[in-house]
Amino acid sequence: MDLTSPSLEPVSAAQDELQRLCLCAGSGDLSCAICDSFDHLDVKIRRMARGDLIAHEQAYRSALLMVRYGLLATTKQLSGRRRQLVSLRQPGEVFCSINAFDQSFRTLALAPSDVIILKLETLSDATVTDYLFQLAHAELLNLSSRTVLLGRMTAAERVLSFLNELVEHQGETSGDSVQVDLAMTREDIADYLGLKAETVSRVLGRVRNTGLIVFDGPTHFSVPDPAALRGFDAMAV
Amino acid sequence: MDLTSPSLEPVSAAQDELQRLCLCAGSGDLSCAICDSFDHLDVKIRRMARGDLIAHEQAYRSALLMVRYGLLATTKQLSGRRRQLVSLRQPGEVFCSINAFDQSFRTLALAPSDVIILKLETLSDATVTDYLFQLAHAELLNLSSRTVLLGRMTAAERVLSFLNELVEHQGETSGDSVQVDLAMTREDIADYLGLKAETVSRVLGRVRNTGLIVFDGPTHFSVPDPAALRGFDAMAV
DNA sequence: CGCAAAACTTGATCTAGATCAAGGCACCGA
DNA sequence: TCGGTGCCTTGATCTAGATCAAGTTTTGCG
Repeated sequence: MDLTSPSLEPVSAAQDELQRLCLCAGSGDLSCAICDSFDHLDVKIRRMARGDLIAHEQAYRSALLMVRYGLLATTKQLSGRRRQLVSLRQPGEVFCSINAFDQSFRTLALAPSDVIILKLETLSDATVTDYLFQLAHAELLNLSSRTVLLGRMTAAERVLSFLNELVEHQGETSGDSVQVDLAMTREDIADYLGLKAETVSRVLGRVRNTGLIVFDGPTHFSVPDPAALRGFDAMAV
Repeated sequence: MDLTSPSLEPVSAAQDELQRLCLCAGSGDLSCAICDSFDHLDVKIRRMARGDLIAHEQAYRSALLMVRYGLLATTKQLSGRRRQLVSLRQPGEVFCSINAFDQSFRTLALAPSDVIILKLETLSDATVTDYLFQLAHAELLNLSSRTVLLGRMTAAERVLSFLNELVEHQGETSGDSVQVDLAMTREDIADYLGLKAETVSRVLGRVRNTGLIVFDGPTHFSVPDPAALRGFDAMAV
């Protein structure tokens, strides 16, 4: 299948796929009550290349989106080539286009990605609105932490917080080593953390020197001791 | 009435007061459908001094809060006397304690304030849940803009954005001069904008020199031409 | 009114992180 | 396999805003 051009295609197996994803560990987000009502829903899968946008016309008010693999982000572009990534959408995460803020924000793929799109015809259904409220509430928690990070944390604290966010999303298995594939460039990370790519590179280098993370190519690393990383003091790097 | 010590007192007229506030211009936030069901609700008014907290035990999951006058903020305290104001709650604004993020955030009064508290026993009621969803969504919009401001804007841009936020909340009347009472210290403003008090003071001084705002004491100023302030380029200050 | 504490302003200096610059590495297509 | 185009790293320098340091104004209270 061609990865370089975006396509919006109905996929017969998508429904099963989504149901499967609902049950797998990484996606506890999607309530089973929702899954149970799939028969009534319009499900599509969209394959995206890096840079492809989720257009506002396509992502209807009444659509739930799930990242099957890859990485999306909701971003804001400012004057003078300044950019801020407001929310990262990692594999297994479900989000709703109405929580993607407003027309001045864009949701795009940072890496080749597959997104499952459920058009919800029946927004008035109590199960669905409850779920949307849960999603909005989770997003509020994310954004409030993000606000603190961007307003008051040092570069080292931001990068360590980001690394821990990645590790937590991987779902460490009982203190074992965790593999993380960060499918974004240093500049993407910088735009997420309110820094510059050079600063991200320098801080990552210093964290690497502590041995808390072990790089295996620039976009993949492992964390031998996730608890140690979590407890690590940013002042020491 | 004593302003220096907080008290939580049932006020017979609070219900009427809130209804009145619902209808007045500055508080279009609170839907009239909610107001119509006041008979079933438990309404109290709380007078707060600067620094008083809205305790998590008091602000039940099922409570709506409205600032009658004064100024509240939801804040996060970090190590080393660092603080971030995440959300400002201005007069007329309604918010819900479940949108005040989590236990690690505190909502407190930045100035002597009156807060009207509605305990909602019937969270399952569709009108109420719809309204809570609207509040959560409005908060998401606020926080996403805040993220961009903190991540990528210069000090001048942050302060101008803040001034415009204040003016907008006052609700300018057809391009006329707007009076703004900022019931917060320079340090509060700094903690809201991710800056230091000295920087806020310097930038406000420079904005004052342009004539776009006219100070009448450190906590009160007027904006002769709100449109000019809105259109003003931060590079010029 | 008068004093003390808090808040504000303004200047001088410092620094974390940005910017500028130059190689090095890795992935991709021919 | 080879070349090229993005990335990534690392060093040198610069700067916006922080920090340090006085004064000054405002506020609140006896």
